[in-house]
Amino acid sequence: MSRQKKPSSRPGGRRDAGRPRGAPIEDAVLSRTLEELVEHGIEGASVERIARAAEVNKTSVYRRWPTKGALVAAALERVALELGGKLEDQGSLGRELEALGAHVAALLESPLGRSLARAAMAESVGVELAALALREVDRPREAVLGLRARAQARGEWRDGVAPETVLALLVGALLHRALLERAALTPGFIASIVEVIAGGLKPAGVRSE
Amino acid sequence: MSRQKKPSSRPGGRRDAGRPRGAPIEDAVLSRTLEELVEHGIEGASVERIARAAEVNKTSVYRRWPTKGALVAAALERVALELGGKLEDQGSLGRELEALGAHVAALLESPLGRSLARAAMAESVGVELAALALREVDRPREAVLGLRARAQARGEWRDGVAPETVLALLVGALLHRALLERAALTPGFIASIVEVIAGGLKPAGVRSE
DNA sequence: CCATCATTGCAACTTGATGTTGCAATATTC
DNA sequence: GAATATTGCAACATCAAGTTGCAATGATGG
Repeated sequence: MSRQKKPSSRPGGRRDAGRPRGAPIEDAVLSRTLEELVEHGIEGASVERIARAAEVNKTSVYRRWPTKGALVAAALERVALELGGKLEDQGSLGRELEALGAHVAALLESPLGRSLARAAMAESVGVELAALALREVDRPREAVLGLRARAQARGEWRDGVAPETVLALLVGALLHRALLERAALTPGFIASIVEVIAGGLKPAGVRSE
Repeated sequence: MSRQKKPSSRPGGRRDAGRPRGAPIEDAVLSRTLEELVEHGIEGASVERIARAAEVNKTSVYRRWPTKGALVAAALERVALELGGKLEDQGSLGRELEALGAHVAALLESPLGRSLARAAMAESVGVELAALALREVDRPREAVLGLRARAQARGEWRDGVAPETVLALLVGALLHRALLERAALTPGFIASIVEVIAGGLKPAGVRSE
């Protein structure tokens, strides 16, 4: 997905001659692109500025990545926002949801995470780019599965509630607060939404607090 | 907030002379701007295209609204997305939340509503514009207050849960589904999130289903 | 060592968008 | 009918995306 000017198979000639593409350029440009994303967001990012800052000619950038979207996508591909993937057993569904919520909140309050979340929801970005951003923002998806298994074992997860529903509620509420209302994701807020979600998940009759 | 070249008080001269600004132009441009927003989103909107379609010179547009942001803001100001504001008493909290959710879902599935929601969360738009879009998207805020009063009277709303929390959960989950996952807001989905929220709101011990 | 060949930098260019400016034509009010 | 403000028009500046041709550079294979 990177190179495009294929050396191709020249009929009668040397196969591996010529100057190879510089890996340093690739690195410099992509990492600078990430900084640009953080600073200016995905719409405000400028290829020329990226090239200048990476001390590379604009042409060399365009030779590798044909459009700004492709460049941004390539930069995002190497991001792996670590989500402390392994949410451990916290003893109760409420505590686990709160830990997960805190992780997502931290992500949404970081410049890169916020930028990614907006990118995933923007309209102008291509579908592939949106999918890429979504992959990062929605990383907790995996975590929820383990969480549900433990909650079911504890009798804290009523039958018939899909994990996606819980994810939408938890992440959605954080998105609403962070991006729409532009308010801070305080521990108090996280606790209040988790309280409602955990309460709504409990099977009828089982009430512990 | 519209006119800017004030006729001012000329010392010795007529006060109200000259050609007045044409209201038809204002109307044509603003309504065309809304269509442009629906078609191209807030970033992709082009002032030149708007002017052409409204059969008005670009200059005349810029004379009234100094920037694209101001133009879009002015267009949004005259929008009043009616939310069937008066959600009636539906007999139970669950049914009321479902009705409210259905309203918001319909809004989020309409082109203009979707465009507004994205605008409210975008980064590049000015603060004033974001606030304007938020005002429309978050219109259910008022409805939730009446809803809570009735739910409290029915004993379906546990003490200490803020209406904002419920709004964030409900609207947030819909945003997550519609904009992030880009999936349809089916009645089934709405029912599933409402079920969890309503369950989580009930006071301990009160379980009806 | 050296010819080959791709990569690189450089400069100029096209296109489309925002926003500005000067001017002549027009419409309106006094 | 004179004064005055708006309008259309055309030209302009600026900036970002993306393209193209060319000369210089550097790796590689022989």
